[in-house]
Amino acid sequence: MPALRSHNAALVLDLLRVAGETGISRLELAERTGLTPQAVSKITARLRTEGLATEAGHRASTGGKPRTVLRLVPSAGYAVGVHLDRDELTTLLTDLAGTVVALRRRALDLGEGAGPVLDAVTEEVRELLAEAAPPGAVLGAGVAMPGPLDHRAGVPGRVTGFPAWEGHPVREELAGRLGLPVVLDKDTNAAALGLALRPAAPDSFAYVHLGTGLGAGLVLGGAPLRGDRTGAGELGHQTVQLDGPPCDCGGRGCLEVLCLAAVARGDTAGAARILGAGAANLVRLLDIDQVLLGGRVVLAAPEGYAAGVREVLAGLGLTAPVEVAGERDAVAVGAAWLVLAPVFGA
Amino acid sequence: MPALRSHNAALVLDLLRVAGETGISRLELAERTGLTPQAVSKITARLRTEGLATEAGHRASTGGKPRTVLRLVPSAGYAVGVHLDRDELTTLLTDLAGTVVALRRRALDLGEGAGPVLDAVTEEVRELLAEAAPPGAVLGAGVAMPGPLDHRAGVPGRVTGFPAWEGHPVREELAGRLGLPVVLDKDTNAAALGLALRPAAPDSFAYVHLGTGLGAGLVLGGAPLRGDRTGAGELGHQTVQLDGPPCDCGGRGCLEVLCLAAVARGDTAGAARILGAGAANLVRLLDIDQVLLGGRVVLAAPEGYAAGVREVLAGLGLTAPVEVAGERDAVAVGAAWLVLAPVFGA
DNA sequence: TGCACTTTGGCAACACCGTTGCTTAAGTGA
DNA sequence: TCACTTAAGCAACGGTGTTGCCAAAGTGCA
Repeated sequence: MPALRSHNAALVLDLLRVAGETGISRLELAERTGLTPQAVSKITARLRTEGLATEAGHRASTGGKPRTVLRLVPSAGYAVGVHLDRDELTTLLTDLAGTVVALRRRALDLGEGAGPVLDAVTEEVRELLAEAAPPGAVLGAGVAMPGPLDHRAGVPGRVTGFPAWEGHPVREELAGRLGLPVVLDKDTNAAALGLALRPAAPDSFAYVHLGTGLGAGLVLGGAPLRGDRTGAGELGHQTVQLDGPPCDCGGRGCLEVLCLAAVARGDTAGAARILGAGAANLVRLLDIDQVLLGGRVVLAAPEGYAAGVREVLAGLGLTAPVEVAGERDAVAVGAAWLVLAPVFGA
Repeated sequence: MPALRSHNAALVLDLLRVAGETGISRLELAERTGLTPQAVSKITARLRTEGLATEAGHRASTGGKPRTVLRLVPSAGYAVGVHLDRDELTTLLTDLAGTVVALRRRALDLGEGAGPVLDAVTEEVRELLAEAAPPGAVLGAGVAMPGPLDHRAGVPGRVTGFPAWEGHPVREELAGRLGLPVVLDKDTNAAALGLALRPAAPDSFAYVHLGTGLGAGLVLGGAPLRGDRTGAGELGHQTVQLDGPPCDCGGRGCLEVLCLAAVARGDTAGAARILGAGAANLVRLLDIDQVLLGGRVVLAAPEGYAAGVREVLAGLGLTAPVEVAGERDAVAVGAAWLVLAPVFGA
């Protein structure tokens, strides 16, 4: 039964989150959740005594008592987001609404191995909390890094180019050092989660990340797809040229190799066309609603890539919109959402 | 609250289904569901009075009162499965356990259009029920046909080669004619659903169907992935050769075109290699546990295709097992599961 | 200004579900 | 035969959302 209670509470809380500063009335909550107004009254009363929700003004009357507007209290909880990139460490603090309230960035060499890097992470997070820590509860820390890794165990696999990380109990060690719950996930999954939780996000989409490598975060039916070994989203080694050049992975004609080769020779249009073919494969295979592009290479020429990918999709009669959505800190913000999402039942 | 009740009842019922003729005791049900033994007693008592479950002997004692074995009563409900193939109509009746109790088959030309074909379906189903109809309740009819189509509305789209079907309200019309609830889905989705509900089925797998065309049914986290427009699984038009031969779909180097070309020239090994590349893309992108092959072309040389696909996966270091699993009536049985699955919460 | 009407939201009693504490049933083993 | 073990049912309970009723807070017309 507590499962039911927390489920409905999370449902209400999520609607409050999506409503944002506009707020939402009890009756609207009842309509959206399918609960009776009275049940919503009870649930919101509990949320208010817990400090998670608050009343904030009234709507205009429609001939009777005006509706009371309820809003989420963003300062009721905070989360740390950590992005371990190959050459950079981003650490930030967000409130319950996902708004960034503090951010730190420093250079980093992931190749130094787990020990020194986790020292740096611990130091950064401690300073972040010391400098911006609200008195309220910090719910935990989300950590995003390049895959492969095991999301459930919180342990990296053989990270490409950085074998020293394999098998290191990152989640456990950081949780001990920080005294906080820690969640570990792939960088692309974190980014996709953050994008999936934006208000009005489509139900299903792919976040395609073109940076040092090529990967994707897949969101299907509102939830990120991880797969049993957290391996889902390996877009880089999709074969798109059966007799193409060989790749370190053992295959031929891998999307990543072809795409990065075009980037290397300065052929943005060519790279976009190849990326578009990969995106089209995704749209067709998974019947998704949208393609979101991100990553350093894309951000260097956002319109070029968006237009190129759009053109390929249009040529195949696919109508899924293509947008550039990966802001610079998208992964770190998504990492914080790894901690926040469970609060809202996501 | 009724939602909770039926959810837990479905949970128990599904465990009874998977336990099959072996049966399962109340305490095992309690362990597997996380409910207390007392709650399981109440739920199973209800199921027994409803005729869905029955006591069937006892286990050996382990020093105390022996456990009572409970079993699903397969004859408590029946479902009709209809497979509308391009040139053949298969109609069958299964009990609650999915066991086929009657089957009819006849030639058919899907190109004749919805009217004559639905006449034939109505006739076949009526005769099937007249000949094998148990007095008990027939829960409904599941209908599987080539895509694209809209699962929710129960309406086909522009079926390749048979434009006359587009927009015809198949589900509604058949429901009216048969006086039964009707569910419509793509052939590959139906087959995948049937395979997903087998005891000991992997959590995530792809059913790859090579017949008149090439398609796939994707099962992720135990549930079939349909996508918002029931378009998921469009494996045939994945680009695997960027500069390959053009396809009617507007693309180049589509998997279906290349694979069927190899089949046409009698090159089974080549077709299997190409199919393997497509399967490898699936395994990597979705991190699935297994690849199941089916369809007429595969069934004509099952070991050849299985071995060829296995070889490609092994060469890429992928360990997902490859099996041939699509028996001749897999789609029709899966169609019946479209009706049965909701009973078991699937 | 007064009063009827509409709409919102809380209070109390209720029904339903799973849980807890205890009892009965049905075996084993010395 | 009797102590012990394990399974399953009975009764009382706590917690959830629901229903019926009433108070609060507006609008709009006479």
